[in-house]
Amino acid sequence: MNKCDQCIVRQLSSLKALNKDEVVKLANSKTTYKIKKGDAIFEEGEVTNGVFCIKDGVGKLSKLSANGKDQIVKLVQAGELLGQRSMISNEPANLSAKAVADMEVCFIPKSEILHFFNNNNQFSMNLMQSVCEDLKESENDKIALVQKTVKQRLAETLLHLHDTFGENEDKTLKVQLTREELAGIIGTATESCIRLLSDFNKLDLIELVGKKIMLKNIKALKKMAE
Amino acid sequence: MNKCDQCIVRQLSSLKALNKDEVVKLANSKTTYKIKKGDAIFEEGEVTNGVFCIKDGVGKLSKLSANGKDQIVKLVQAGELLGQRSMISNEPANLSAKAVADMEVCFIPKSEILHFFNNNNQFSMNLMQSVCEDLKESENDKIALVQKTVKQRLAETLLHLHDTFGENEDKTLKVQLTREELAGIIGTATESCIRLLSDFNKLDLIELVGKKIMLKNIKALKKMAE
DNA sequence: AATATAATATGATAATTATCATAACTGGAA
DNA sequence: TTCCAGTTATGATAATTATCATATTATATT
Repeated sequence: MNKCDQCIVRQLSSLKALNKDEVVKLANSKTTYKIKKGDAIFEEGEVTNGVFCIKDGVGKLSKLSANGKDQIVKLVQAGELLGQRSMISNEPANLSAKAVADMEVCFIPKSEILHFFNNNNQFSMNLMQSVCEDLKESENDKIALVQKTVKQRLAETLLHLHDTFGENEDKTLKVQLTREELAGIIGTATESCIRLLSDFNKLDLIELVGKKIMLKNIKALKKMAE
Repeated sequence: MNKCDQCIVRQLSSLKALNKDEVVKLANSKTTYKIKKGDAIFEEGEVTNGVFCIKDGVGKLSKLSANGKDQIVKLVQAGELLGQRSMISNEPANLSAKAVADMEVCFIPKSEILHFFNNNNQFSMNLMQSVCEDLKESENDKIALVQKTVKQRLAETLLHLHDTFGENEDKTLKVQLTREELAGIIGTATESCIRLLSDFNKLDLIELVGKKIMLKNIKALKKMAE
């Protein structure tokens, strides 16, 4: 009985195309790590030489700007692979990957992935599609950044977080981001983000439960985001 | 003697990995089109069922917003492939492709590309790397949109156009974009773009030769863009 | 060449968003 | 508990950018 076989990453990512033998090979070459909230999996400019499977937790891909702000490019969750792009491009990481919630990840060496890529057409197609999906999302984000106001982007992002990560028993968003991180996703100043959350609260679109956020009027948020 | 063999796209794109037999197959399945400046190669939402090789000219990938503005995601030139992403993702095009200068393109059916993808590891790796390159660029653009001012983005874009497309004998930029298109690339209002070009002109960073633009102080533009 | 149409230019103003300042709250460490 | 550091909150103001109005210039069409 090998551990990769039942792993959520095996079920959700490109790795689902691997056959029994390949999964065994995978299990033998992987290394498992635990990453504490706030810690980095890899930093911008580092050569990673492989990909990371996210078994548990939530991570963010971000880039630090000259003025010290951290622009978040993407949030990643259990089941996803990390570091595919720089591995394929043979380049140092363009972004840093840090844990937003405690994470458990496995590292798979590049040689292993390339072997699968060259010998398993379904795997290479899956990997390709996953990068294409990222590209589409990135392009759409880019367009939203230009064509939408900060208010619209906040509404959109709250809905997206709700869709992607779900809610706790108390109906608050499951991913717990700081206001600064949220601002980093929508691309605005932390104060602006806080201010708009206050506004949304007053308009009964959301409710602020301490630092947590509960979506109260999803319909109105959708209308605002469109 | 077959025509694809000497084609610039064959030399520059993922297609460089194809062997003689594959190029013959390619030549037999392709269709050639001429696209007039301003006309579309494909529109957002269309199912393309293949990729387009750009033999000559310049194109733009863009998305129309609700308020009627055309946000340009990427410019493409001779030697590049178009429509890879939606073909791989099995989705209608996310963006429209239109000619910025008269173009000559060849259409390669999806079945052909998939056959190469599954049978030629170097080709699939090249294709993958090309999508990864697009992803990296898109992510960096996204960050620039948030972290840089319109002025910085204009400087950056002018330099990028200069690098990528070169200059005419009179030193003006070779790609001739309207101010509206330029605004669509940097993500701002046309008037703002025009105003800043005026400012740059007064500061002797550029010179406006009718509708054409000549970069006069590249060093200063670089400093401004940083 | 004359006219129409579109592109470029510039001014005035409004809206959006960032920045700086400071206060209130929160969660953890001693 | 009490204090401290970090986060959240809000006000005041400045900077950036969009919008609307209107010239001016270029390009195309008859």
